[in-house]
Amino acid sequence: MATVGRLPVYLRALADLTHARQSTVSSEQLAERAGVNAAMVRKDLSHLGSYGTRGAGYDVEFLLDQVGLALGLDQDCPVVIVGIGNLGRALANYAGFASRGSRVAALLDLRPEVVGQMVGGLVVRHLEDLDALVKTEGLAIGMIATPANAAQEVADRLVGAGVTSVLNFAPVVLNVPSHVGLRQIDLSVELHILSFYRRLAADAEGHLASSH
Amino acid sequence: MATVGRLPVYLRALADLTHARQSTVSSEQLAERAGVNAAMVRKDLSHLGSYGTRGAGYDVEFLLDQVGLALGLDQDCPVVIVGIGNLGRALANYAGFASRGSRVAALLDLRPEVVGQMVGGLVVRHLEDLDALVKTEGLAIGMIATPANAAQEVADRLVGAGVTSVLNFAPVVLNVPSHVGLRQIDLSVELHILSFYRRLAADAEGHLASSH
DNA sequence: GCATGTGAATAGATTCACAGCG
DNA sequence: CGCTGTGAATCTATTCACATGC
Repeated sequence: MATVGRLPVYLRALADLTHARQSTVSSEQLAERAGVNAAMVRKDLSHLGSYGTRGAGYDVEFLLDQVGLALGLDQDCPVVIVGIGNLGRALANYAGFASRGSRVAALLDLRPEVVGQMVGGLVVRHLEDLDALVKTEGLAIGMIATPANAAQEVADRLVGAGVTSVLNFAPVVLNVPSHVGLRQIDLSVELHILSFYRRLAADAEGHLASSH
Repeated sequence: MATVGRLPVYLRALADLTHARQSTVSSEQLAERAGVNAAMVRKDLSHLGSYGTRGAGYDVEFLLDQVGLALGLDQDCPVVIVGIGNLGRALANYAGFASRGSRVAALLDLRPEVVGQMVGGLVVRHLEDLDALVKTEGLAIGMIATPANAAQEVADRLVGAGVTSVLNFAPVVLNVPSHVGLRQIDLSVELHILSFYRRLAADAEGHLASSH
């Protein structure tokens, strides 16, 4: 459901609002902050239940809790990062997502010169330790930050070890069983999309110019 | 158009195929590699023109060129990275996207201890130099890797300097004029989405168990 | 005969518009 | 009176199914 992709955005807007000591919010205001239509906010929120008050809007704090609950942020979500190169290090050090629910609990690599290093307050372990770490740490989410050619192998291992959510940064399409949640973050795809729209805009301008 | 988001994936599959010396490919095979339906591949490609041969499939090399052209990868795409923290450094060093079209041409920050540093073969310049660099380097794409509270300000500056494509990594919704292409990559949103599906699966299992 | 290209059918997401409640 | 919640309408995307052409 497309709603799920917007709930985190609402969540952040609501967190900002509590920070700003605003106790109530209208769908219009939330929409503004989330960059979407007000009707969409209402429809999205109505999927969670009827938490608004007609004439007044939504209670910020209550709604924050409800959205957090819907996203499962009440439970601890230990993350393992596989592939401790530039990206893996950046992710390990990225404090931003320590905030809510998820926290980095393990770092894995297989290069001897990397295993044993201290990164972001954790010692890098060998990929072979994955199974054991899933058991002891209860790892829930696997982030793949390896080169493209290793990504599928790593995904298979993660799934084999019992990890059911995977966030892949490697530029390949991964195959995972249907019970595994998979998201891709692909820099080159994003750049290519931007390139497309840039070219489109350039063409439009060209046509404009040629019509004079 | 949703097609645009898939063209880069086809592009990569086609690049792999040329690498593997395969000269022709069916929509079925491409679909397999791209993780989508075969009919979708055909419809997507038909938007570019009728480049297939009935009964035989598509010519890999020719199609690769056409998709690349559609994505505007024939033209040089200098990228500027603003915010040289952990993420900015990782992006600057990430060789992966130097491959096609886009290359990192400038790094900017405003912290005195960062400006002047050497990162990924480039000297970090001060944010104030943005306007000059856009002129001299022809910067086309701006990547925002700053903290959330600085991102809108940076976006405004980029747009003001004439950059018309923005890739934002900061966890905020940005406002840019409609002529500017904007993409967001938001780690915490992705994690929250995974968290949602994880919770969903857990609930489903719970119901399953309770029905015995 | 085999695989493309595409109209028609379906599914899904977004917006509109307004009834209904506080 | 203002703002939510939602059915209906619209728009977009995907899949199906087959005529078409090599």
